[in-house]
Amino acid sequence: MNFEQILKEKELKITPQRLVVFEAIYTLKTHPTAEEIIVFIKERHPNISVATVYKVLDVFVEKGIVRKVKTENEVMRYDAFMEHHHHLFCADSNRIEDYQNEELDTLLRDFFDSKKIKGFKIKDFQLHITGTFKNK
Amino acid sequence: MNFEQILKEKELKITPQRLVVFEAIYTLKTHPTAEEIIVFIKERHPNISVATVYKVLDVFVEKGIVRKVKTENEVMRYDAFMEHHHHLFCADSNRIEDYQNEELDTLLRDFFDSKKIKGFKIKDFQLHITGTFKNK
DNA sequence: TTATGTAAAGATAATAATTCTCGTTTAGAA
DNA sequence: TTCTAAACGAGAATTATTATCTTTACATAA
Repeated sequence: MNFEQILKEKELKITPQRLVVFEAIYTLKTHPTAEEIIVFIKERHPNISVATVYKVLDVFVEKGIVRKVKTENEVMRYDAFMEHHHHLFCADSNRIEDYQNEELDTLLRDFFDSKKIKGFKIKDFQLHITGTFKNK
Repeated sequence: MNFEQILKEKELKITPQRLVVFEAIYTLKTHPTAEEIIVFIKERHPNISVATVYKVLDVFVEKGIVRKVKTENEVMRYDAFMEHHHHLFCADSNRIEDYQNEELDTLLRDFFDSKKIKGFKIKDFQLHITGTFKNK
C-alpha cells in the first residue's frame, strides 16, 4: 500500500510536505528525532518549514501513521513501523531497534487474558528491553 | 530502611533539600513531574531553588534512587518506587500507575532465557501497558 | 580558633525543543 | 475556474531543562 492511499484513508490532504516527511522517517530507519528528520528533509527540500514538520508529525501520530517512541532521557523519536512491536534500547548509546516476536505477544496476551489487572482495561502493551548491542 | 541511610550508601551528603525532594516524590505517589514536585515543595519550603530540585532529581536518577518515566506527550515524570516494576498508562489522561507481578517477570525472564535476541544482551525490561482505568 | 578545600545550593541567564500566531498559499471539491 | 477549509511558512513565544557563577555549609588541617 502506498503512502498516498494511507493519507486518503485517513482523510488527510495529499501534500508534498507530508510525502516528504513520511519519506524521511521511512528512509531513516533509526527512530529519528524531529531534528534528524528536519536535517534530512532540508538537504533535499530547503524550503520546508520546521513548524510544518512538527505539525505533520503531530498529525501522523494522531492518525496512527507514525508512532512516538518514549526514551528515558532524550527528546521524542519517531517510528514509521506501525505493526505491533517492541523496542530494544541500548544502555550505552541512543540506538533503538524494533523487536517483533509473535510468540512473545501470544505469551503476554495469554497472560493478561487469564490474569486481569483489576480496575484496568488493557488496550495495548509494549516491552522496553534495555541492554547492549554486541555488533557495530 | 530510611532515606538518610540510602544517601549514605550512595555516598551522598545528607542535606535538607535532598530530604525534602525525596519526601515530595514519595508523598506524591502519582509519578509527579518536576514541576509538581516543585509546587509541592514550595508550599512547605518556599526558599528552595528550582535549579536545586532539578539537580537533586538528576543525582537521584544517576544514583538509582528514583527513576524517570517518560510518557508520550508530556514532560519527564519521576518514580520513587525502585523495585522492578511495570507501568499502566491511562490512554485518556495523564494517570500512571505502577504494576508489579512476579509471575509476569518470571514468564518474561524464562522467555528471554530460552529465546535469546541475537546481537543483543538484555539487562532489563519494562512493560508499558496502555489502557483505561475503570474507577475514579 | 582560623584557614582551606569541596560538595552542594541559590539565583538567574541561556539553551533548545516544541508550540503558537497569523498572514499566505494550496489541495481538492463544486 | 472558483471557492473554501485545510495546510503551510516565518518567526515569535513558550517552557522545561541546563549552565554558569557565586555563596554557603561543613569537614579537615594548621
